[in-house]
Amino acid sequence: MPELPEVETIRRTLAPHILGQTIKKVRVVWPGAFVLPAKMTPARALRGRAVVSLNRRGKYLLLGLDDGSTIVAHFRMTGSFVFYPRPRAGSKHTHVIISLTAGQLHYTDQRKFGRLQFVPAGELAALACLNKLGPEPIAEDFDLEYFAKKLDNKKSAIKAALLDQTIICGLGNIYADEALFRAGILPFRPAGSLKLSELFLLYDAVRVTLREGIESGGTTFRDYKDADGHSGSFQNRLRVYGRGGLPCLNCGRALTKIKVSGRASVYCADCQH
DNA sequence: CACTAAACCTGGGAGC
DNA sequence: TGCTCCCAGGTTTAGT
Repeated sequence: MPELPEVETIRRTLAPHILGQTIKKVRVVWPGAFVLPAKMTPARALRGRAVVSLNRRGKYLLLGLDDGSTIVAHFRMTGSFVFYPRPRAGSKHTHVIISLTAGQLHYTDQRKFGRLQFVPAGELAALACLNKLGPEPIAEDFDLEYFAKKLDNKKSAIKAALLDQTIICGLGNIYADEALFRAGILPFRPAGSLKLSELFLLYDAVRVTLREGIESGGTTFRDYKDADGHSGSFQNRLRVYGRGGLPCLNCGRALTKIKVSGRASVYCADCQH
């Protein structure tokens, strides 16, 4: 499930393949995957455009084109970009094929939750889904003071706050559980109940966990692959996610699995307080 | 305003 | 073997 480290890995592996290339042809196999303004067609929007930038914001991937327009991609659960040096037929779940000067970019998504949205020049700044996002957790603009202020007096669970993209962006269920374990904090604690010392542990844990995720090339739990089709390795370093009932790697006690604000959450009842 | 639930999808696994 | 049911999860939208 692409969270910040997975999207960042896709960005890094995709960039050398597509930057500077020109879009020659667009084939939309499943129209639901490609969102664009009425009266536009994918071909009219993209054909002849060069890819000039590739950026990430939270879990969004932004492909900048040479006329100022942008393709805003969100992979949700199973979406992915894969680059092929030579043209080839799509698989069962390939929804969009973008042919470049050299090679092809395939957008695939088994669950069909993800979207590629074409945003015309000048309209990116008004895009609600991007404007609502909180700061990047691994960047300088995410500091402890901001974090404390956002959680102050909050009665909802700290896990829910970590998943709230308007507070900080990029965390999903996997890295939220891992960060809480690293910080030694129970997922269902009211966010406003954390002491400053605990907030610092969590702030640090979020940043370290995400950085380790990126270093590992992301987490391949089911089907995530980078743009070259390679798996990540952070699944080998997971300490709680997907390990409900298994022994805690720190103390040996069986890990507990519960629902916190509707999301599966795994924690150690001895190591997290 | 704050929080919850449903909706969007498909495939894998469990249980019968 | 085959059927049914549940679960996984990010975000938006609708409802309490």
